[in-house]
Amino acid sequence: MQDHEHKFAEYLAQKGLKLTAPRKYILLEAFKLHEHFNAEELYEKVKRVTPEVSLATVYRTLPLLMEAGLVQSALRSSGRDRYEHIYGHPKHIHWLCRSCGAIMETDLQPINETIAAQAKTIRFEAQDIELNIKGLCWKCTANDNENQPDES
Amino acid sequence: MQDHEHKFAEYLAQKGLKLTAPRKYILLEAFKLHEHFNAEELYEKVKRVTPEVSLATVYRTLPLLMEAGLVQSALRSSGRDRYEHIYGHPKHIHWLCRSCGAIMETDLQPINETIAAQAKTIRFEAQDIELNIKGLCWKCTANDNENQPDES
DNA sequence: GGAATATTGCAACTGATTCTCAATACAGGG
DNA sequence: CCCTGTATTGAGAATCAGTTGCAATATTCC
Repeated sequence: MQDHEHKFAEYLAQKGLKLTAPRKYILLEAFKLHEHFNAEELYEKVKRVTPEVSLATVYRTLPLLMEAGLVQSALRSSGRDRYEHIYGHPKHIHWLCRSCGAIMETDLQPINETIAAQAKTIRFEAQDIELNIKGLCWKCTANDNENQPDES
Repeated sequence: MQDHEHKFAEYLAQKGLKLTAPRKYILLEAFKLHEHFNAEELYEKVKRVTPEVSLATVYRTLPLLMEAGLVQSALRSSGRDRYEHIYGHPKHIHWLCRSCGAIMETDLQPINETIAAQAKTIRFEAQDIELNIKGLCWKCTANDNENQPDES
């Protein structure tokens, strides 16, 4: 059993919940997805393995995965909540281009210390850090400059 | 005319849009609200001043205020998009307590440099920085440690 | 003041997420 | 292994935030 499966099983047991086949498959597929995904996308993946699983169950399982610390919510996009699995992955900064919709990631490590210091000051126990930056990627900046001769 | 009114008027003119009464009131009320708000809450405020304004118009105006750089989206909460006015206000980090729902704010300044450096590296033009941290505030940390006899 | 055009309120609509409920699967004890 | 009490499920209905079409209205600029 993989590490994340074990952690999920543990979490469920501790909560008095059951480790069912649908939940196993949803966890598995979530960890196969190596980009961000929304509920529907995860559902499509799971359906390929076990077609009888319903979208409702995916929606019901996602919060469990989050509480178990296996998945975290990511940059919401086009009206849909998005997620990413995080167990064992370092956190990162998300850069969303408002023009082309591209999402880039960089290391969050450099600011962790600063955040930890502030957390200490206000006595906050940080569990989840989400740093999203919206703007223009270099490609779209280039395009903008061409079409917009004057900026002042 | 206040500074933010002026900036909004300027933005609209530049876009060939009209400065209407509903838009003025929505802007005004948004700047009176000194916490985060969602569309419905802003609508309620506006309605007290001009009852004939519709919720749809609030929804239609919010994106304009964001594009004008007067309002920015904040921590989404209970399925609703939330906003805060920002014109002239320094950006800040949001700390959301998962237990009691309290939202605290701290200065974003200390990490700005780091972000600017990364932005430069990936050649990204940052317009909007959103740093949200979820966890437990000091009150709830205390509660969790002391009285947690029957949570199962 | 008048024309051209943007905007509005209203209600109907959309699409994501949640809920209801009867049927089913799981965990633990026998 | 089978039984029992409970948690869970699938399917579809329901909900709810946010959007849109449209005819009436307001604004801008001349």
